[in-house]
Amino acid sequence: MLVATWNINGVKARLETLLAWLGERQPDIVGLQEIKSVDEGFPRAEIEAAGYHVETAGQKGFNGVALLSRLPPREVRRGLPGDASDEQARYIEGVWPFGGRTLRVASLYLPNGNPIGTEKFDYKLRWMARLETHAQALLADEEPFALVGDYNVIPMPEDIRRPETMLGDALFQPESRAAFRRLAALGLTDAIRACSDASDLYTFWDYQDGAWRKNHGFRIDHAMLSPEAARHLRSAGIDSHVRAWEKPSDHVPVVVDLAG
DNA sequence: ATGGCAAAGACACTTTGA
Repeated sequence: MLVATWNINGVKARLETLLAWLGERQPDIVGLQEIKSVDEGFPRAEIEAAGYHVETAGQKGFNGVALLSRLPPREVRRGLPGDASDEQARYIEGVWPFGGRTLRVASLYLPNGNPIGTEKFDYKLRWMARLETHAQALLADEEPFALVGDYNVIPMPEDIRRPETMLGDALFQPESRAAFRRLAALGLTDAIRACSDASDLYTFWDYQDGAWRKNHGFRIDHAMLSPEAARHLRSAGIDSHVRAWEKPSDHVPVVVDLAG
C-alpha cells in the first residue's frame, strides 16, 4: 500500500500536475497540504474521475488539507484535538481497511512559525504540543497509523543543504527540532530516514534564487509511522523529479510503501 | 540583509508562505 504526502501549494493552480503524478505513481492514500481552497472550490470531480475518493478540510485563501484515497475511509476526523478555538484548517485524519486491521492516516500542515519571537512561533510550538498529545492517545490504541504532512521542521543539519542560512528561522529553531524529537521519541519512525542514509534527501526547494537548480533544498515533509505501521514498512522515497515539471509546487511528494 | 517566487483575494496591490 502506497501512502503519500504532498504540499501541493494551491490545488486549483496545480490540478494538472496533481493528476499527472497520481497517474504515474498510483498511490493508495494521499495527504495534501496547502490546498488553498474552500471545500466547495476543491476540484473534486476531476480527482474522482481519476479514481480517488476526496475528503477535504478547506479554508479560504490559504492553509487547507485533504485526503485522497482509492477506497473511501471508514471514518474521518477534521481538526487537531486540544484547542477548540483554533480555526486554521491544518489537520484531517481518516481510517481505512489494512489487512485484517485498519490504517489511520493523518494529513497535517504544521504552522510555519515565522518570525520567531512572535505569536506565530508560539502557535507553532503549541500546535506541536497538541500533536504530541494526540499521537500519545493514538499510540495507546496500538493500531497502525501514519502522521504524514508538511511539518515545517528541519530535524537535523543533514536535512538542509545550507544550515547556516536558516539559523534564525522557525523551521530550524532548537525548540522546533526538540518538539519534533519528542514526537519521534514516543516511538514514531521517520520513514525516509529509516530507509536511507543519503545526505541530500530534500522535499522542498524555494522558488527564489534558483534553489532547485543549485539543490539548495531542505527536508520538512515527513511520514511518521506508529510501531504497528513501521513493522510493515517496505520502502520510502521522495519523488524529487516532480520539482522539475512545469508549474511545480515548491514541495515534492514523499511516498511510503507499507506491506499488507 | 534580505524577499529577487508563487497563489489567492479583491484589485492592480496585499497577505502569506519557507
